[in-house]
Amino acid sequence: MPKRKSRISDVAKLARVSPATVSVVLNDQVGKSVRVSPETEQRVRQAALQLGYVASPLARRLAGGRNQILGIFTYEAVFPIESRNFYYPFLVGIEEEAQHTEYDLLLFTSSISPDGSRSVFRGQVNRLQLADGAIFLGLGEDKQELAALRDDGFPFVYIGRREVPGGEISYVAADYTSATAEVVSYILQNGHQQVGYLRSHLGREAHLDRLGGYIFALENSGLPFKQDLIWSLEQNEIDPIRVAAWLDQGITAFVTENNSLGFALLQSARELGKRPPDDFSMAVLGDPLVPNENLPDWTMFRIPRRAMGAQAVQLLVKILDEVENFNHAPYQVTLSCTFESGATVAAPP
Amino acid sequence: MPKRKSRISDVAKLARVSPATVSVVLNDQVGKSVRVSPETEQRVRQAALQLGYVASPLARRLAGGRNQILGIFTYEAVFPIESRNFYYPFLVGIEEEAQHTEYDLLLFTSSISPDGSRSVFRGQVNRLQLADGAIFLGLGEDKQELAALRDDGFPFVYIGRREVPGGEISYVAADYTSATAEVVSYILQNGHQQVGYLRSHLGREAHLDRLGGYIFALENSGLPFKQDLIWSLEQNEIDPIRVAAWLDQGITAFVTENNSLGFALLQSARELGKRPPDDFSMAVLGDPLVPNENLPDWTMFRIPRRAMGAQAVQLLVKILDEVENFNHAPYQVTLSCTFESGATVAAPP
DNA sequence: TCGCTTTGATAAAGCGCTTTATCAAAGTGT
DNA sequence: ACACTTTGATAAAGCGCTTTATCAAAGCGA
Repeated sequence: MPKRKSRISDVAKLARVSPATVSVVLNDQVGKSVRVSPETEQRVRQAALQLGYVASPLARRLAGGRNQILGIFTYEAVFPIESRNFYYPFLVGIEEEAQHTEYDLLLFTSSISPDGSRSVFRGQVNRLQLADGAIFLGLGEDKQELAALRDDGFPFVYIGRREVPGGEISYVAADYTSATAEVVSYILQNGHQQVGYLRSHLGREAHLDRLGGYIFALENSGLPFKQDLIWSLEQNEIDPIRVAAWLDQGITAFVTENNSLGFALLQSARELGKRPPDDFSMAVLGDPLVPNENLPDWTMFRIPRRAMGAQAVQLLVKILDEVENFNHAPYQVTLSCTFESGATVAAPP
Repeated sequence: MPKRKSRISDVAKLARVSPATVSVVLNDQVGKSVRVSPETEQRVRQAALQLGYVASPLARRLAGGRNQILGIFTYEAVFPIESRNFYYPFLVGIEEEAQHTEYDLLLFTSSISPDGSRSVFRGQVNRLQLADGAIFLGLGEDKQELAALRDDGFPFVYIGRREVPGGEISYVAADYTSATAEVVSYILQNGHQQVGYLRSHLGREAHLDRLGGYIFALENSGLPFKQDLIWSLEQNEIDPIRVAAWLDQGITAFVTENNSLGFALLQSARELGKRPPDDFSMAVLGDPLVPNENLPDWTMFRIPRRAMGAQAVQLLVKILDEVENFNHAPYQVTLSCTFESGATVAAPP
């Protein structure tokens, strides 16, 4: 026999005051626009405690209040195996940071459409509104949705740089540009002139940033940017023949957009009897999602995923505080990646 | 400048009907208790479409009564490194299953007390009430709290068997008893008579279950249960001297409560030049939290953690449905572990 | 003691929706 | 033409909370 959840009126009755007074006390609004004597306040708190009263988040939000809930919205399932490694480090950061705040975390798991993807506006309901604000992460976002959300004035932060039509949004990004520039500069300092750039087909912000860093580093060293040193390809498109051609072409160093491409390159080169750093140099623009022990000790940079998660929480909380004062501007935070010199870059052969 | 969202009254006005009619139409309730002519219905739908109207989930639920939120409460931080491996598999199951429901997941991260532990009742408010029901997991629970919660009629499910004073609670447990019995029986079938049992100091439900299975298997084979075959010790208390003593004592097989103890045993035995399954047999009562590739292929059983998470969600949802009909009884579900014969058990030397 | 300020608290109006009771108008049978 | 049913739709009462305007009582200076 479930005991009926207590409502504000129950507390009011027990404390012999009006619901309004209870609301004011429990929201620490005493003195703001309504005054309550210390004795009354005590009585109210006592009553609330005694009844185990907690305001309904629904009613509260409806009436314009806060819920102390941060939403987490991902465009794919958070935990399931395939993508777990992607989300996990961010989540760690988010949860760690959330513990230092007064907020709880709401994982939006119910907004899945039949095809397995998620949409904020799917169905008739925009559950997002349950939270005071939200952290978004993951690929496959719908930019229109994000724009609409922003225009609605809903506070949110994206983890990863995102540009959406019609204005800025808040995000926490990793500085891929600088990190890439650092890696490429390191390669150039080792005496390389022809640095091949192996990228995936995707044209997302994160990928463009890397390319920008590559170009920047070249220009900074007075080297020309040659379009024919850039290849968009998948892992399985890298084979020994191709690698041999690259080497013949005079390329002495490579950067790959991710670990998979790096492995493919390494593998194909090995079949040719070539190994870094003696026969050629290589570096990877990022670190693996799986902290893999038998990862080659290659030149690369680490993405501060955990810190990004933590930062997103901080940012969101800050925005939430500001929304209160009606000056909600988009913020963009960029965190540095850490360079690891590794052992796959040396002077050209 | 947030564009004002259209409300039900806007739609009503445009369609020249009352809000009530709009509600009925848009919820496909026409004919249930209210009648609306086809023409009017069309007008309403048209108007809603034209305004891009979406009902506020908040107001909707408020009028309806449910939050559609399942809480997840752990007695330690969910993500941080130390315990991540413990919670992760359960979380995977929970999230997967939650996606098939209309519920979102609320992670209680804010209830951390200064010492890092969590308590349901900490602070002034029982945030748990934000959720319609909750899933508990983790060690270190406060049984009094759980009992109080149950007595309050708050719907929850524990992952892992938990017995609390004053009555039953709902839980989803792994059948350690049967699994252990199966492992021990397997050992006995291989001809062993003296099976040492290495346990940790803890006296939790899960550990007692295992011990029960051990005893059951012995009795089932007509063997006596000898108290002096049981040792409560920590990993570092297992050394070659001790192991040698055990072997001298005539023990030909061991079961260890967990992987750590198993490794310690293996290690110490190796230092004596003894290896399973030739020199002695051994089995582990559970599987490692980290799916570790270089795990010895030992005899053991696997705990269906993911399934337990999923089951917990199902159970909670079921309970929630029943609460609606005022017959909320505790449920206890037990899932089987899967036996792996492995390669560390053979006939006694 | 009188008029004026301060203090302490409340009534009441939303927030946006659902649902039930109610009702006018139109239809039906005789 | 009358009593009665059916149809189509609405008014109004919540759901549980926040917030603003309002007010009685107490305090205060002269």
